[in-house]
Amino acid sequence: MSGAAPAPVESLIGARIAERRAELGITLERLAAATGFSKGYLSKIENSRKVPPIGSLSRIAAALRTDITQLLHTPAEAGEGGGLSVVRAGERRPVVRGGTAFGYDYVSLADNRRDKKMEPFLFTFPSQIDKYVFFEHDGEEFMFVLSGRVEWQAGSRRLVLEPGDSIYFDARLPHRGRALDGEATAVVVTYSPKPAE
Amino acid sequence: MSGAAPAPVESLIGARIAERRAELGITLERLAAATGFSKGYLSKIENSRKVPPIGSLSRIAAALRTDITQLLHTPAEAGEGGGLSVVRAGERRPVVRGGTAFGYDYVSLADNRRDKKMEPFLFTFPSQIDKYVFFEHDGEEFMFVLSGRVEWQAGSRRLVLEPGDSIYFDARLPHRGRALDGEATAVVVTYSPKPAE
DNA sequence: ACAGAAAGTTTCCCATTGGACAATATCCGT
DNA sequence: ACGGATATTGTCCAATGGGAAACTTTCTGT
Repeated sequence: MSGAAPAPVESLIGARIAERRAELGITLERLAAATGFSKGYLSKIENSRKVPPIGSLSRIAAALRTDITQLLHTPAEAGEGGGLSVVRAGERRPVVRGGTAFGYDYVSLADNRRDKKMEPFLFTFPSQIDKYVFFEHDGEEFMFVLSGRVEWQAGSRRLVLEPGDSIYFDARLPHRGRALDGEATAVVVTYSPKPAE
Repeated sequence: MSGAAPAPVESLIGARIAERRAELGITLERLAAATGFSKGYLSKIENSRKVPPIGSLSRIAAALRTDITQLLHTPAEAGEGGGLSVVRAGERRPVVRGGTAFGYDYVSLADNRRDKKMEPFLFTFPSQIDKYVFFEHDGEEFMFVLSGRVEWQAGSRRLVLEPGDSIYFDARLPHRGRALDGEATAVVVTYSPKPAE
């Protein structure tokens, strides 16, 4: 054995850094100044010619105002979308994938558009969840409660949200929610660095 | 130079690995066999005497059946309120910058968190806009109408949105909106590749 | 089109570090 | 105490992190 499978993580780091730097719109030179590394070295890293050790990667992440884990995960995404997508209150399409399987009902609010950065849903929390599972995925999530009271748990924090309350959190925190009385609905928008694939 | 600001991440990796290995109840030798590293080296890593490069850490993570990010993540994963921000309906902070200047009122729904990918707002559309200006910025935007009827214009398209309607569009399209009768409110979430700086 | 500047890439090089190996130390049970 | 198992440490060589600067490419402006 020991075929020396090249670590898959390493090859993606560079791309992620480059992508993030592009997002911030800063040059290699500025990043070099911010991190203390030479621009030549940073260039090599972005092209996967060199792999920085943890500490250095951490410094780079800090300069890019990101978390180190963000740079280790997912590859790049590209593309762009033009246009505009409307979902009328009456024309919502229920999302099938696992939807009710977990005890949740949710419908996409922009399913007729692909390659978008955010994923908006309308969530309906049931009063009871038999399969008491947590969600846990990459990216970030925003939720705005429309109706009902939601008992929400993210990480170790548990709180009750009422209509009009909103919450923003790192989606890697295991999270779940249930309606406290009857039913509850919320607008949920997720951002995921990972494209749909 | 090189005052060697010790990266905070590095010192925790070893502890996390040791902790995880203890969880699995396996010996250094077994881990050595699984990863291909010498047990001596692994010992040094656990005692923060050495810091493995990304690829090696990845192999270790695989052998421990964990994700590499778990090993980097601080051991205090449970407990802290980090990564989560709640804004109660009664505690919204109005956003000052330009808010009413454009004839719009809006409040941030996650202002106590920085470096986030999405920017959620609660928008209030007035019945009349004297300065009939367009918004036009980078990124993408999602809007969910809560109350009232909104005449919305994006690019060349003009449409009327009612409560429960939602729209997703490229924010580079010049866009604007106004309430048709009385007032209208909407949840707006924007994604912008470039943070404010 | 051309010159100059700015952003990015590559070459060369050395100081640092990864990581194996063997020796030593610690912790059991009998 | 002894023997066996697991963990730590010193030594050392090969590998690599990472700088300096030359080089190339892309963006200006005129």
